[in-house]
Amino acid sequence: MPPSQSTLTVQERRQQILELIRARHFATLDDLTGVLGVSESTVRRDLEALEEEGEAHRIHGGVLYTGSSPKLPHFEMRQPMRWAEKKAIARMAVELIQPGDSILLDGGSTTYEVARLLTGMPLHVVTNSLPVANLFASSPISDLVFLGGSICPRSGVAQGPLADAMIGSLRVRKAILSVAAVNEQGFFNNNVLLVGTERRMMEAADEVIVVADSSKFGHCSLTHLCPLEAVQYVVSDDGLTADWREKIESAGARLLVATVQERQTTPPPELGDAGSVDSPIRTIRSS
Amino acid sequence: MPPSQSTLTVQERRQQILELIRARHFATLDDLTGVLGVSESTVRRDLEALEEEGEAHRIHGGVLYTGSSPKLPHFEMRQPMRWAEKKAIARMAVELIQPGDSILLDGGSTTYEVARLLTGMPLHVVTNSLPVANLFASSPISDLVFLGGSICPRSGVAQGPLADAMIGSLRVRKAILSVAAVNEQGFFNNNVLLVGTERRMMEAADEVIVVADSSKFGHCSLTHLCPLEAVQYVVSDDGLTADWREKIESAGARLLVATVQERQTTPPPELGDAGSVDSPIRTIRSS
DNA sequence: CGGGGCGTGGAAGAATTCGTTCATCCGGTT
DNA sequence: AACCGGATGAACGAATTCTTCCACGCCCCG
Repeated sequence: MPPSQSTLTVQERRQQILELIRARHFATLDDLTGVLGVSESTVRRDLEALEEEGEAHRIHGGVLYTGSSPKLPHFEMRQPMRWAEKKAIARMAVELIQPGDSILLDGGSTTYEVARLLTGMPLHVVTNSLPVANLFASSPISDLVFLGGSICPRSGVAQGPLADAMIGSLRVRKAILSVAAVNEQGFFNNNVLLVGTERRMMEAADEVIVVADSSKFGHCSLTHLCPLEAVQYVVSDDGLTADWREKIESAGARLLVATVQERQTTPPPELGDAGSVDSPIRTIRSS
Repeated sequence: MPPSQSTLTVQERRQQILELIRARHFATLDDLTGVLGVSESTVRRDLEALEEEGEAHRIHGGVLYTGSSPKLPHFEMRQPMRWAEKKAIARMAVELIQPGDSILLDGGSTTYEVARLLTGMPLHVVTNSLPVANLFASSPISDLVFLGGSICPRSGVAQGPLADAMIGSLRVRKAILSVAAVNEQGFFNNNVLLVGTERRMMEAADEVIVVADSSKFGHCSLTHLCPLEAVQYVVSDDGLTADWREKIESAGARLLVATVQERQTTPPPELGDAGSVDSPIRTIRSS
């Protein structure tokens, strides 16, 4: 019986497994073989690899999710791939943040990865993203201010005039924004309301940091957010062409390029990084 | 070997199991036998009972949590008991809500139970509770407005001047509030900032509904919220004395008393009620 | 005082799952 | 064209878990 999906690389399949168990917190082997259309052995191997990366936790009977975004039900995830890039970008972006900073975190999957790495650092966090807020809500070490407003059901982001009004009374050191596209005219996002809120965010921050993986460059999206000159830092990955690197820097922004090391398949040389930030579920087997 | 706990009734032990798997999302049988100090058979029976009530989901190797508050990491839960009361109250309170209503939901465990039952109904929801917002964020059928502000790390509710300001521009049909205590002087809560926000909530609503289990009556708490006359509906359980019933009604409020039926031990006559509202994790075993 | 219900603990057989091994297929390389 | 590494699917024994059954202690009630 051919697999239901036409052709799926190993990494794509494992990403799909992650999406599934992230949404449901748990899945049996039967569930996964049924959805993916591959044999039990293959799923078993995938889970073994995912566990080694710290993203999943195998138990007798299935898998639990322990990786990023431990309890957000469903992210927008327009492109489930590019995960290694997003993580690498996030690792580089957190270098710009010092303990005690007041920061503003936008919604978006890349920004979410940044937020994950920032949990545990003493910060004053402002965000309009419900998933990000969930990350910091439990932490007694950092203040959290949520920018209220209408919540977009797909992305879990607050936007609209209520959010805009609330930003007006706030002031932060650094704003970290994610965008849908970048081209010569500047940065773009695909939500009109969101762009309005993001403009207020930029006004409220001393420094604006844009995180965008290299695939975002050279395209446009629904709504223009701001010109290239309006941001102070751009963080991307090493897939960015030299052409674009020059364009960004000539626009006056500091460019940080993250090297994507982990190739998703090889056992990462420094694992445990992802797991050390939050405390994943750990089963204590006495016996 | 005697059990580590001095003496523990069946219900208390099962409650403890629920607390454990609610916090961790999953536990193996070994975990539970180790913590509870009882034999594997007993835990197995407990899990069987809990699954029948819809609170847990057994899998090969352990248990998953599927009951209330599916993914809020840690509620305040000042009193883990009174769960049956809270659920009964919630079932009664939702009778006051019609599809299409605009409602305002406070934080608190009882209010959270109300929110759980309301998921799936077309509503305009306004809340300052992060856990409640998470319930509605995914639903495309209902609008969600989150009242931003400083998030209290213990309870996950937004409060303070930012939240107060945001309520000012909103108007809802019904506000559902939970309180910490009720006595002749009125309603009380134990958080000064929160009380301020809740007063604004009451002003923004046409009708105010207070949910409070019977143990809350006759005591006081840190901060006075409002007199008895300021609310239109009070929902409590049948543990409420006739004395208090009269006091509430003579103050001009409509009193709704929920009968606590499920005694936590007997298999409930109408199970599946809790599970039919939202879609719990359901493992499809093809075989 | 004896019986019945309830909760508990343990054991044996049945069922499921896991880890390992092996054969096959595909794409890139020499 | 031949080779080789990676990925896949299948099968088998081993390990774990589940279900069922039974005996014991406790408490209430007749």
